[in-house]
Amino acid sequence: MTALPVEDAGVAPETRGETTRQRILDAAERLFSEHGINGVSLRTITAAAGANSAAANYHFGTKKNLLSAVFERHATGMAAERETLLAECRTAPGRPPLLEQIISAFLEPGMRGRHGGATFARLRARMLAESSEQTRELYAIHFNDSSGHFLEALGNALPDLPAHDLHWRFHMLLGAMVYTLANPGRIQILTEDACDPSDPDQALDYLVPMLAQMFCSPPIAPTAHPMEFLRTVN
Amino acid sequence: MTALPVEDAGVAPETRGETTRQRILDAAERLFSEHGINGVSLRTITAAAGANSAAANYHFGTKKNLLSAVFERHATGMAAERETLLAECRTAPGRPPLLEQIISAFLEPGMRGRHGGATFARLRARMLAESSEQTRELYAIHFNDSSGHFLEALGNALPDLPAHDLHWRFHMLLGAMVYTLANPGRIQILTEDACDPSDPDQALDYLVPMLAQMFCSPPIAPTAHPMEFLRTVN
DNA sequence: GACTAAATCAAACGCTTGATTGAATATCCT
DNA sequence: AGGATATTCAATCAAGCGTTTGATTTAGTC
Repeated sequence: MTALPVEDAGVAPETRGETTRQRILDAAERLFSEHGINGVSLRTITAAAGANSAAANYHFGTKKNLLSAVFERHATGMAAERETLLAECRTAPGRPPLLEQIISAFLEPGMRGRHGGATFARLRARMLAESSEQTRELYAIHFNDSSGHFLEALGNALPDLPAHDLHWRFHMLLGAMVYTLANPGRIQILTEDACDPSDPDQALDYLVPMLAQMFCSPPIAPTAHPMEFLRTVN
Repeated sequence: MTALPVEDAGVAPETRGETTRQRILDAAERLFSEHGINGVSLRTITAAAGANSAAANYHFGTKKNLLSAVFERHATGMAAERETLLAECRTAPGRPPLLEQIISAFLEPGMRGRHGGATFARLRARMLAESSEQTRELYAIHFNDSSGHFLEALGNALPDLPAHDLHWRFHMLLGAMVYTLANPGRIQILTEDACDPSDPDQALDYLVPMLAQMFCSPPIAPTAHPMEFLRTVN
């Protein structure tokens, strides 16, 4: 009698003592981000969480609901922090140039440790690529408003930049961010040097000023590519 | 007698008359790019190709081999065209600025109609995001050399740019390309205007000069973020 | 301590998966 | 034409899938 509890043998050490629901969320987040959503079974997830195979269905109903829960757990806080930082840009235009401040407010909450860190970041990138009905919906619900506000703020900061340029450059910002989150490693495979996109600090230190410079560049003149020679006549 | 052939009722019209092997490749390419590799079964593929369920295994052995075949079908020609265009940059530095010419030589073969077009482009982006052992290997085999040569050419064109900047900017180029290929639509959801990354001509017309400007930007000074205030003393 | 609700469990459900088989058919070669 | 080869076919395999079930244990309340 008075035997010691079994001390959760076999379960990942960082998730000891949590409730089963939380351990499942943690395991799902990690495994989804590593192998994709279709690449992981509920059985694998519950096993990694040290729970019974039926636990995931009991707590979340379906696999889709589990993904929604994993996503919402960090997305709401992340979007909220983005808005907070953006509001700070407006009320207190600080020392760093406004443009960098806005870009940093957009990138930082999703790249540094809070809100799921690198794991959740990779999951977001994977979801963007998989682009199923559900993932598109989740993105729309949690991030569309926030992104719209940033687009607006960038437009106000660059009143002389045509909307076409603004949108394309924001598209490139998203691309740089997503590719950095999704693919820590490819540039290193190609270069084998100190450039390390998987280090959030280094990534932000480079991306923020570089993207700010990009936004500041003069507008791109539309090139009448298809009938170039005809244009020279006029 | 002399009955007309059954005219392949039910099979996608663009793939009539092809050999079963080719029809399977076509269907696999399309479905993989639409639903991801884990999101499509061999049965779905063979059904879409109007073939027997065992046909895919007969012609390609395993699902992995099928993906390899789908990938190789366009990747080799695409890498080859990249190299050809890069060689032209070196031997015949034409009217357009060298930098734009190099960037265009890298982007164009993968974005315009040849080499699989938008379908294969989306598949590549999806594979980069899924980033399994196999997809990383396929990328390495077919694209590492080519990308290395472009990195070298860009470095030669920008002798004063530190390697760190060169690598980060190439990383951003890859991000812009992949995001454009993977996600035709997200920027339109946010903006609802004429900016259309799914149109290859428009995408190239904007990305090439914008990326060239980015590469031309002055180096990004490393910011000693963590101990910023100490720096001001010296 | 008895009743209740929440949580966990082993077992099974029906279905789909990638892959294999051996017989039937189509195609090619001389 | 005839024999070898390549391809297609229906049927089947074991394994894994998401999900459900009903009993069992745990925790909370009066």
